[in-house]
Amino acid sequence: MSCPDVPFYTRHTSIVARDLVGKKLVRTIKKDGSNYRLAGIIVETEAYGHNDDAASHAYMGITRRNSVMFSEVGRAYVYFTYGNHYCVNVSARSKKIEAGAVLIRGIEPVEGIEIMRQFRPVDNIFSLSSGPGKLTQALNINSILNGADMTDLQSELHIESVRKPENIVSTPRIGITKAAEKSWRFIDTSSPFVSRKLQLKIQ
DNA sequence: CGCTCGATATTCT
DNA sequence: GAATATCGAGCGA
Repeated sequence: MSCPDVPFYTRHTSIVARDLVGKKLVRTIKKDGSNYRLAGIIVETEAYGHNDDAASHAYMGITRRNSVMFSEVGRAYVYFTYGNHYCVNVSARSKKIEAGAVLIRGIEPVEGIEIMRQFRPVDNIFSLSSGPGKLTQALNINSILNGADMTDLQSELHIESVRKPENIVSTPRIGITKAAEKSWRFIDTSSPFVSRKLQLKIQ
């Protein structure tokens, strides 16, 4: 097993976002004295940029919240939003850009599903991790993990390479008003574990 | 099914 | 004060 490395994340975030679809998001966790692996295949992502992207948290420059977007690439950027939910990103950027990240919007649960259900008790498996706020709850991701190294197999939160991407299309991003014309959302059309029922708009 | 709306922390104006 | 990279309950068709 291997992890996407620093060069993988040292590219334009729209490229990284596309290539993260099909990889595995892994959360290792200690619970009741035992170690567990919670994991899912990434099926939906969004790219965020820097000065070029008015919808990005990094658009206005560095702040305490977004500092991970300006740090080493391949790190977890976890933030709290709407007073209710966490969202998890991976920092990434091409060489001439100073900041960026890829938001993970949906995963298909494959390991530790029963533990996920303890963190997020829902009957419908399609609602367990099909959304940015849902998957952070199911994997018990919070601001403690902000800055975690996603390129390290030993990290509590990391990404593993498992298969080649397939059936990926791009669409406009969800829930933003600025820079809405950018098609920087990437989804695996063969997966039913995608939030908001596809909103395809294939061009 | 689809739409509206409340919850409610953090950041920015 | 207003806006926000969200979610789920409640309502009507």
